[in-house]
Amino acid sequence: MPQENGKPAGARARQRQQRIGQILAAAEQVFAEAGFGGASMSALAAAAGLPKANLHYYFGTKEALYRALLDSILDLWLSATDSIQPDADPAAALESYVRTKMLWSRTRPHASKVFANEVLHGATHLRSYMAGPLRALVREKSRVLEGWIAAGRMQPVDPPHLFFAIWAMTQTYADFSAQIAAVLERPELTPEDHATGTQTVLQLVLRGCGLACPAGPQAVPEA
Amino acid sequence: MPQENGKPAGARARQRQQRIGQILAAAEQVFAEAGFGGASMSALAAAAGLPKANLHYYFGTKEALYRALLDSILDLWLSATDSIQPDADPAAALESYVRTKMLWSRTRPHASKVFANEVLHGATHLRSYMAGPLRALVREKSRVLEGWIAAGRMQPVDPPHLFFAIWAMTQTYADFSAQIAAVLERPELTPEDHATGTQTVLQLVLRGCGLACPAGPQAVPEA
DNA sequence: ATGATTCTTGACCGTTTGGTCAGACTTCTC
DNA sequence: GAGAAGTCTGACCAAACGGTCAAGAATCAT
Repeated sequence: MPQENGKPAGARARQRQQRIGQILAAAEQVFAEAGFGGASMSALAAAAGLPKANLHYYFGTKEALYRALLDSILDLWLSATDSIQPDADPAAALESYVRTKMLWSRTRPHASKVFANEVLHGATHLRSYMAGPLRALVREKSRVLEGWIAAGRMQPVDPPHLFFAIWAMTQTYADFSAQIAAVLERPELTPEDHATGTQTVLQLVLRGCGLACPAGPQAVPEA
Repeated sequence: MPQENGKPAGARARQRQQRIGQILAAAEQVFAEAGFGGASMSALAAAAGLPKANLHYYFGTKEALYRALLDSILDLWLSATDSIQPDADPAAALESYVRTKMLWSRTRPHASKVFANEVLHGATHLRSYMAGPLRALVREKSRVLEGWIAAGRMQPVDPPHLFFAIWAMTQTYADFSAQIAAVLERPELTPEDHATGTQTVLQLVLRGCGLACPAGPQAVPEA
């Protein structure tokens, strides 16, 4: 009985996409936990529940699999809705940006760790991304902040360094979660920890820029 | 002619210490660039300018060498002068703390990266450090901050999360220097970049805590 | 149905890995 | 100066590594 299990036309392409996604998802976890050098093809295969040769069939080399994973993470990274627009309210825009970044740290910690690991070791595979879209994005958004500052809508800050600070503070809840959890005496970070973290980061960013900060611990967006 | 080259009594022990330091210094750089899994004993040996078997003579295994390196970094980390004391001025104390951390990021970036890499991958080798001295330190300093807050000397903040934020913002200038340099279009970070970063971090921390922030880019401590 | 195409996989290969070891060399003790 | 103790290192090893491949299985177009 052929195509018994709900396999209409084009099942091939769909199956392929699913397999690739399955491998990338496993790779995200393994690379996040072990780094590039520490992750072996056998470990990656085992995590994906597939024979090693199968990964080589889809991606060729370990290096290529790693680059494909980085690309998928970068897509997600850049697709983050960007609320920083010239005619937006500075406080609301920055708050939205911080909340988005914090949400991303909570829901995709492995992706954040893979990215962090790559940058930590020199960002060899991200040169074109950094010199291209990332640099352009920072330049564009920095101009927006400079406009706000010139209009007296917020205190003077060095815009690029403000971004570095926001990235660092928000991503630390993914990348350094082991340290934060250990200090807070928990096996792992809770949603409440993330909420407190969000509130703290918001306070530093908003007040640091001379803006009003919402005092209450607002509702956490759903996972 | 024995002990010709300035080798008085006890030259043995001193030579040993020097060799160990030489190996650890090389290991710091290699582990920072490649991670634990990516660093091979041959690479470590080459960086130290010694045959591979010599490293095994002093440290036994790669794992033991790595742990010894982590220990030496932790010593340095904890030895950072801590200005946060109950009777200190909050603004001055926090400023001093941030400046110390930033200085450390500039002068010992490799050490910071090794530490970051370890935490990123789960901090397996740092469990006792995190659950012990680090947790105790955060607890003690958090009480100081709570005292300041209760006395109305600074705005309310969650002290542990404030520390997480400060660690993240300052260490990012070592750990993520590749990203920052790429965005700023430089081959590597300059002292001026670190000065601007320090100023930005200080502004966020101090104003975020409702404290006055020194406006001018003060003198950078010498390397 | 049938031949072409795409997937799947166990077995295999050359290289590199972390680690060992015997023996040469240096320094210390007496 | 003789012997003990500590240091150094080239040669070597088993295991694990990333990667290959041929041959079978599944799916496709016609």
